[in-house]
Amino acid sequence: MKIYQEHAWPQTVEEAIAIQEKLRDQIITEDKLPETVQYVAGVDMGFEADGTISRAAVAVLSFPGLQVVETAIAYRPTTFPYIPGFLSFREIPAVLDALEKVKIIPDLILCDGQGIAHPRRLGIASHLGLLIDIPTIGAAKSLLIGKYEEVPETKGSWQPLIHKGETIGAVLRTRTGVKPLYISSGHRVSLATAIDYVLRCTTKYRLPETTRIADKLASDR
DNA sequence: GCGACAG
DNA sequence: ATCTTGTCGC
Repeated sequence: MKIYQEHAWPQTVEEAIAIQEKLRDQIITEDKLPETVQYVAGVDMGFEADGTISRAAVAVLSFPGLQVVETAIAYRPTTFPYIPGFLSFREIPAVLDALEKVKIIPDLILCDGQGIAHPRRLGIASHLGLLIDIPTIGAAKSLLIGKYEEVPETKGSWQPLIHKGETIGAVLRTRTGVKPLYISSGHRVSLATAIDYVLRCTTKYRLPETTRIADKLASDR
């Protein structure tokens, strides 16, 4: 898998901000994914040794069957701290390592974190999508920024996520009566399509099967 | 200046 | 993210 990384990895928040500001305009929020999506992947992170070691997991599933066809795990020293708004700089290095191990290149990737629902519109899903030029969707378990109206309890219901008068994502109920997920375009996927794929990748749990499988790989010890 | 704050 | 048992509710 080719990686389009033109920028050096930042060492400070100031450098990270400069990178985010430079890349934000390259994000595509229109659908530019394959006619037929055959493989969907989920990526997730885990940490070991007091957080000094990052563990990234990737799970590639068939679509729409959602059968696991390939998985990979990669380890590398953790170099960037967790700072809200800069998650990608902490997690992407290990994620790229894991993705490089996979032979089946997914047509779409669901990330554990925000896409453009970010202060500078470059959450981890968007940043990753840009670096590998693969369609991505941000599916976070909690809110980073934005406001929204209460979401009906039934699965499939959603409300727009607004920030500075702009719709940056959707708060989607992926399971009736359970806390919603925060969905947003990552790269090359529109919000409507993102919502559609998240629901089509979700069976009986709150999390999409993709991230749920990757989640298990990243934490099952 | 005071809160909020993905994983 | 991670540390952790039982418990409430469909």
